[in-house]
Amino acid sequence: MGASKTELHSTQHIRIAEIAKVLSHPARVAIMEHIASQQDCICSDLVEEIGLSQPTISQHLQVIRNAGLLKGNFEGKRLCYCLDAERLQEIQSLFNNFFNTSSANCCTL
Amino acid sequence: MGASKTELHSTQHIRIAEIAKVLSHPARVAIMEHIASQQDCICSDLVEEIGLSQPTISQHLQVIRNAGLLKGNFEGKRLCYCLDAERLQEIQSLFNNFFNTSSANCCTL
DNA sequence: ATTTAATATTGCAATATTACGATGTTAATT
DNA sequence: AATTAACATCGTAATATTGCAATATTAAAT
Repeated sequence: MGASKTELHSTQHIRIAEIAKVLSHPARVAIMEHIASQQDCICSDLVEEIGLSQPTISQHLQVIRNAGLLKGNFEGKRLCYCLDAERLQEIQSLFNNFFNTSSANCCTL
Repeated sequence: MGASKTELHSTQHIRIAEIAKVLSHPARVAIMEHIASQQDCICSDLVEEIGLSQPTISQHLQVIRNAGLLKGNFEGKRLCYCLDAERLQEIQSLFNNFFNTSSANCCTL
């Protein structure tokens, strides 16, 4: 098969998995950190910064964008990328919630 | 290619990506939550609980285990799975750290 | 209007993931 | 010792991901 059986899973679990998938590649983690570190929000140096080709970076950016984690102006010659702080906070809560409920009843092995 | 170019990335980013990959499938999120919810730590009902076949569940469990998130007795007729609470806490810090540094300097678009 | 710089899209190859049937392994039970 | 219950492993098919060269698009600069 290869495709995951999404109909089996809760929307909550699917949501966590979707976000985790964005973070499941070191290039995307690096891209997100780098965008966040830029005060002026001009991110045309990502290719040099990360070391992957321009199409590959563009592809990773789209994954981040599709998950709703990017804000900014996507048209024209120059981009102005920013992380969506609100979304980030939502996600952080989602993950913390998961970690807290998951570590709660752990047995004492 | 298809294989990620791990030599380009920092160990920190690779570590985050590794853990995120574990959480990037809803079945694994569900499995982890279910294991955590079991006080007695007997988890032979995962197949019925999740709705995937026994080999598939076993495969997902191995992914979780390989990331160092499972503790317990893996031999014999019956298993005794537990989430490794210490590791979970480590991971939670790792993620929170990432989120905090990433949302810090976000521009005001 | 051309050129140029920055990014997106397309097409494709290499590899990884997901899923399950069939089969192997292990230890308790009979 | 044979059976059984609970997992693991193997093999394999379907699909997804990763990466880049080539090409297209876009808007500013000339």
